[in-house]
Amino acid sequence: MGVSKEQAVENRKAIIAASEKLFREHGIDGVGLSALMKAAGFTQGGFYNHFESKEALAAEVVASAMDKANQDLKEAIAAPIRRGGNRLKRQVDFYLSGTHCSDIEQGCAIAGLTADVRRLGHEAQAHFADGLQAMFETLTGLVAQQRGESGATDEARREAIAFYSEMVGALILSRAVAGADPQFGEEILNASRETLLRNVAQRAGQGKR
Amino acid sequence: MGVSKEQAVENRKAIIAASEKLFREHGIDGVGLSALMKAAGFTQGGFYNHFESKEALAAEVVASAMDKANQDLKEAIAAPIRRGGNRLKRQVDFYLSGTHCSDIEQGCAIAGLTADVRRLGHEAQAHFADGLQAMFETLTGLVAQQRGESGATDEARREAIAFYSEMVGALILSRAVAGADPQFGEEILNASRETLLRNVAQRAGQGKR
DNA sequence: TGTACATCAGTGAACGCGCGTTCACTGATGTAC
DNA sequence: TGTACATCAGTGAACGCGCGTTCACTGATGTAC
Repeated sequence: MGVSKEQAVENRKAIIAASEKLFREHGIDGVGLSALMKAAGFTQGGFYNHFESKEALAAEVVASAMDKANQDLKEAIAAPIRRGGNRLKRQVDFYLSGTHCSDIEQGCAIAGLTADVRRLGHEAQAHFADGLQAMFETLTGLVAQQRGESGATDEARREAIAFYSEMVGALILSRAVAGADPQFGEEILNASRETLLRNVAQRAGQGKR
Repeated sequence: MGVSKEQAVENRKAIIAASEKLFREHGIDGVGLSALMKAAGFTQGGFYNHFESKEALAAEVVASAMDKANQDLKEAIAAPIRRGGNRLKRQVDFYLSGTHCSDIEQGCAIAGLTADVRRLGHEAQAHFADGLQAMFETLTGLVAQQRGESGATDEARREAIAFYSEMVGALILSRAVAGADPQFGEEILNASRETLLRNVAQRAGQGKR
């Protein structure tokens, strides 16, 4: 079979990427190594050439997912906005959209993994915590800016954390309910979106002028 | 061994109660029937005298947990408050306390089960959705009262849903992070609590006088 | 540059284990007469 | 009320199955000379 070193590195990434999707969809206990390797295009025996154990893979998946989430957030923020537009508003609109809600495989890593992380090893939990910290720092900057503050204040951080908690909570509840009652799922998204957007508008109003 | 009909009903309840705790702690895929039965004080063979399958048990566990959560909420609301106190405030203080956060087995059923529900059968999902609807109805009443409205308005319901989403989100994020970074876990609880309490105070202010 | 050999990613079969489920059996409970 | 029998909750061993993990093997890649 013989594979170049660069190819092997690519293959390793492919296993992590495939695992992330399947872990989010079925939970970490819900997929076997054989399914993970098959999804990445390999047979199961090769798994241990790349990872020490399933738990070690899970830790790497969490780290990779959090990195990607942070990168996505930064890119989203960097993207230009329409005159009079608002970056926090755009974030809410995207995050609490029906599209994002139904796209568990690709959507927000935090919402897709939070519940499982608690049952993983210490390494995975640490990666998750670090990633979430980075997320909050970025959001705090955004909130501070919206409030018209020059630097990140304690209050801006509090608001950023509360803001994100509500988005995650609404998304998770909506997803839990969407299977049995799709309309209810949408209602949850809409209720949180409206409340959050109102807060955003208040903040922009009080800060900017 | 021969057991009276009443005893058999009690035993069935014991299995559901033990399962709820273990499901919350380890996830539904994380505990086997043998462990569930043992925790309830039986051997595994008897399981199928009570339930058709593990999935059927899970559906009953969800239903039972949601019923209990609704009952608890109603009792909490019915309890007398100090002069000048506030029922929503008390709810926030309890829900986002460190005690509640670390008590996964006994604490809020919604936060403990939401993520797993998505991967369960239709029956379990339906029970969850129904239970959450009941929860929202009770909370909507509370919010409407706080706003000084006579009946439940659309706006009160929206606020109730957003309110609950934020509490659940904060609790889940806090728990995910508490293992690796307990201080961070507390910060998340505190940030959401302060934000929510400010909202509650605003509402009471605008409504009551 | 060409040849000989070590490396190691990938294969596919096999391992023991615990899972969800089934089953023959037990014996007190509950019912029929 | 007493006796004979059916019921069925509970036991504990067994079932096939898929899990995470191990292993002997392959053969192109990468290295030493």
